[in-house]
Amino acid sequence: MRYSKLFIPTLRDDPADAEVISHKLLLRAGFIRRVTSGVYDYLPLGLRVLRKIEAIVRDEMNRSGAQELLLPMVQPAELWEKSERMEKYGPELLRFNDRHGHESCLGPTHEEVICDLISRELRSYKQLPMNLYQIQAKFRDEIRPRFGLMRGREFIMKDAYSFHADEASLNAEYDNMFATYCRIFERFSLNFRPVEADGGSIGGSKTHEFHVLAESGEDLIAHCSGCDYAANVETAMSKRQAVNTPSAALLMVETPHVTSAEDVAAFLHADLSTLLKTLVYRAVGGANDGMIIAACVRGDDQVQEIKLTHAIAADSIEMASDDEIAQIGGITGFIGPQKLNCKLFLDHSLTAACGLITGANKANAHITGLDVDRDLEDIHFADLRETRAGDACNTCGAEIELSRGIEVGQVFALGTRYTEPMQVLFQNQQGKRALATMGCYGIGISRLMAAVVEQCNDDSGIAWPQALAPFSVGLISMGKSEAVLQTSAQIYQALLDAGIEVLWDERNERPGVKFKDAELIGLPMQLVIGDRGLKAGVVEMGWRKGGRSEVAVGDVVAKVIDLLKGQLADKNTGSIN
RNA sequence: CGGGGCGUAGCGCAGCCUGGUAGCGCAUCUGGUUUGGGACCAGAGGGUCGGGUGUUCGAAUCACCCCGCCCCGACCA
Repeated sequence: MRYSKLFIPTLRDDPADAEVISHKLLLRAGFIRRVTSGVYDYLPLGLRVLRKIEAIVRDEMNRSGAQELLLPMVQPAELWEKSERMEKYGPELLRFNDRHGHESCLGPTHEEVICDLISRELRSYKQLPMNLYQIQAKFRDEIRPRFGLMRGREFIMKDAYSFHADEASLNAEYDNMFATYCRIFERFSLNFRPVEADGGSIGGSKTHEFHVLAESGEDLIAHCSGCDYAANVETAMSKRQAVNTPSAALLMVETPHVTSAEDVAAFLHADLSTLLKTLVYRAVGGANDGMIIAACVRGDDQVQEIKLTHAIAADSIEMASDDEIAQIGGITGFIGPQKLNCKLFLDHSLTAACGLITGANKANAHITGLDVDRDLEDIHFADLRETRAGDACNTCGAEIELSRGIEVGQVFALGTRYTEPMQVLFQNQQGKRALATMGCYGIGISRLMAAVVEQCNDDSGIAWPQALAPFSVGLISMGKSEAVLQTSAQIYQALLDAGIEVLWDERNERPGVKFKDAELIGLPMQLVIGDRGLKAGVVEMGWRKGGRSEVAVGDVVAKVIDLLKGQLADKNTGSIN
């Protein structure tokens, strides 16, 4: 491609409304443009990268035995009624009526559609297992789209759905997909980590998320420094080192206007971890909708709300209002677990704890000497605390570390969560009707593009890994002498003939402009053809990640072919730099 | 939805407080010079100042309403 013919609207300044590096660079380098909140145009360069990501994903999915198909974006409401997600999915599901008044929605995910398809076509166990996938635009009316491609409302996703005759088959495919995902992210040269995760609203029992490690990540993941345990903090488990205080008599102490755990500890000259913190929540959805409950953790711990949500079997939870707290006999700022008129949940770390400081359920007062076994009744223990850096690993005891991650993929063993309501049945070997089990596996294609940029950039711009670069080579003609133009044209044509994607910058621009643009858009290899080099019979070869050398004009094409083929071969065998 | 911020040329911004000719840098177009790290000279084009209503002789500027965008929280690929 000739640069002068390519639509690359680069920007010299960072756009004011971009915050994270990938958003800024993708806009500046002319890969994307915003249409409206969370919705983007993919310009030619952006599309080229997107297609490369898709190609790798497709290649590995096909290799894993999955088959590609394409499902509709517009889905009838009936299917969502049938799976009982019409209500449950909430306002994130964009609904609309067609001219006949028929209610439809834009697909945020495709369990319903695929189950509907399979339920009509599946007859025999002999057709199973089966893994079908598609790469397609999804629409989720996100509460808060942000960070450019990182969290859009419309985004490109690879979603796969597998169907099985039994649990063992599902587990085998789960492992197969897990391995496939590892291969995919390795081919992207990404620093990533698979982690144990929460099922979220999709439901299901077993699930892992794949996170690209990056400061701008929206998720916190806990991982062990000693073994390969890694989990999203939403579910991560660990041991904590608590200060053990001796048992003591209950005593009420005055704490005027001292409310936060930190302030109480300071006021009473106590260690934060000797406090028992009580938070009051209201269950939303589920069998216990509206129920008020109290959750206790140590003063230096935080309640992990996802864990609490599971502990009380709710769809979600919200902090209780001051009025709701008063109704159960508490006072905001001075809540304690004693004599609260609601269900009481304590974190495991409080098992048999004594000598604790806690709220007195009385204004301006706290209690010291609380003994969990002695002073509290009818308590439920659960894992409620959020794992912190420095905790001990449950498996090996080594130190837990926390990192930020961008979730680029997730694998679920769904079981019969969808196949049951959608009636995905088949005839088993015994001739009986049986329910299929199901797994689903997603990869955020467009989000991956942002995640890669988050990891591959420097002050000059993007530095694409070879496998994803929109062009492998940037051919820069320096000056406009006949010799430069002719040599450039020859090399350009020879590279094209060799099947190498090359962007020839033949614009009548000064060298600085060409270099800056080449670095901004992040092409991995640069070939500079100028009068200075031609006099010595050489072309300059530079790498985006650093390093320059000179190659004889006559050898350039062969050399480039050799280097690029070598790099691509490396990627395919999984040996990643 | 709650909290914070913003909206003036394609991009980045000033002007607003204290009402009176709409400005700067970059980009763009024309001509010329220049060509190994975002050139220079001369000239030119480009604006319903997010929208509406009001106050006023007069509104980018003041008031009210609406819309949009960004950031922090709940959602998730």
